[in-house]
Amino acid sequence: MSIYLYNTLTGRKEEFTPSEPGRVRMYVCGPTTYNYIHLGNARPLVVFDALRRYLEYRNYDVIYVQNFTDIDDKVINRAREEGVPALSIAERYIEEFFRDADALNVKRASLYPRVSQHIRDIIAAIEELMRRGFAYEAGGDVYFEVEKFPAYGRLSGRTPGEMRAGARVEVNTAKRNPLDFALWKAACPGEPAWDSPWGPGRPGWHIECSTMALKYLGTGFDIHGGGADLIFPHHENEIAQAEAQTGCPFARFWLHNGFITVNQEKMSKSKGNFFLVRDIASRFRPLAVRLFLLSTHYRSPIDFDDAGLLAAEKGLERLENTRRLLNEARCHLGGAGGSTASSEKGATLAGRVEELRREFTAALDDDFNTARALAALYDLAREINSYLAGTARPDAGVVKRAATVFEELGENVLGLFGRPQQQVDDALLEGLMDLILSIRQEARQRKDWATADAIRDRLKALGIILEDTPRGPRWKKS
RNA sequence: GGCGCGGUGGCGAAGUGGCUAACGCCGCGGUCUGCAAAACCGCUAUUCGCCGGUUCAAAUCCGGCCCGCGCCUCCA
Repeated sequence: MSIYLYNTLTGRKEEFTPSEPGRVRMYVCGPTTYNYIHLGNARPLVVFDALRRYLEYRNYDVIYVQNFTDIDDKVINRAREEGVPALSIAERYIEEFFRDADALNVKRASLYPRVSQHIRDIIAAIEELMRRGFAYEAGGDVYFEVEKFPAYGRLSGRTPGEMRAGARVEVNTAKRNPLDFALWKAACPGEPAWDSPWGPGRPGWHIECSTMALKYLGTGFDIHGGGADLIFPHHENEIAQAEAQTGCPFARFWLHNGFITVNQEKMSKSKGNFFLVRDIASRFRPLAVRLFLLSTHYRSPIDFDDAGLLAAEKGLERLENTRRLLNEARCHLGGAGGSTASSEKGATLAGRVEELRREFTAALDDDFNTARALAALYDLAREINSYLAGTARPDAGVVKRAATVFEELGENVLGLFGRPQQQVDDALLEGLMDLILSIRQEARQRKDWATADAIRDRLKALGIILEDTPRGPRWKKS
């Protein structure tokens, strides 16, 4: 089965095959490092991380590059407010970025290039653009001349004419045309600056991405991703720069995730509904945030509200319970050992496991439909639960296979579980719980329900959930 | 003004010509349980914003209308 992805460049779903067999080169625009990341950053982070995981599941070698924009107006302003160097602001928020990304169970990219470390490459790119006649200097600034690049507007589906008609023309006499954009900005006093053939300054807003993408992935790489709001002008400009500079196609597939709203409104500082990942993570489990983000197709808009996050939290618990049940069943059945003769129920489950695995991948093959894939995963959970609950002696082989598939889809691909199951690494806790549970079991045998219930209630208050099962009690941290 | 997206049960969300409109959450009933929890079973949209049209057949195609939202300016 081949993978189909919607390509913004062509406006339709296309069969995806990497240009180099077995190897996918992808670039995703990363955050500007002037603050903790917000929900708008979280969506592409999670969506493209999941896509990357899926491609790996499909046996591709994925080179995943995500940049940090560590030099730009927002970083500089922040630095000025705090009276510290711009790069130390960036350093701080890059560290914090990883904290949030880890909480969301985002795998590390292959590479995180930073603008400030690629000034030379950027200058070389601009020089090449000037040599080829696509750029001009004006008072220490360098601009890209949009008119010289006829394909401008292909990605966003606008023509320069249309844009001129609607756009408010900014007052900037240095530009030959309002649509021209800065490749290099002359430094104002007190701003971080690098020497260049045009005097001290810093890179413009778009040149960093095209330069770093070309440097690490080469021309014609496979996937370029980001939020839909980057289509214009950011990605349009990246294409113009890169293709004007190299004369080769820049990226093959352009993927864009939809917007985020909060309580039906666009998230913005002025509306007072600007949420950081850690704001939400303090009220809901980060993995539930991840599940929530994957519950909607990546190209559709998604609205954050408490009800949705709560539902995701419950859904996540459901999947986690299945994972736990599976794990317990495996322990009871002992290690590797040969499987017992499979019962009819076992055979049925074994068949369903493969069927649902196929449904799961078919959904992701169809423009990465995670909502549909999740439906298959929930179906799988239900069938596994049903089998384990209704079978006195589960078939070891079937359980093992079900556990493997469940783990592959739920964790390896969707990244919903985070740390590996099983081991409670705290021997002391383990021992204390054994002690408490044996005391409680004695109480239960005496039919001293008051004591048994009190223990359960007090443990719950401490964050430990007790469940009595036919096989004895079990517990988990809440 | 230009370009674009969406309106599916109480909430969220799949489904783009034809099996009983997925899946999750919530709610209700039941099984299990000392009671719970977890789990399982059942119920919850004859109907997919509204009105027409095409078709043997439409949530799915066409036309019109209503409503909500976004981009065109830094933004994921």
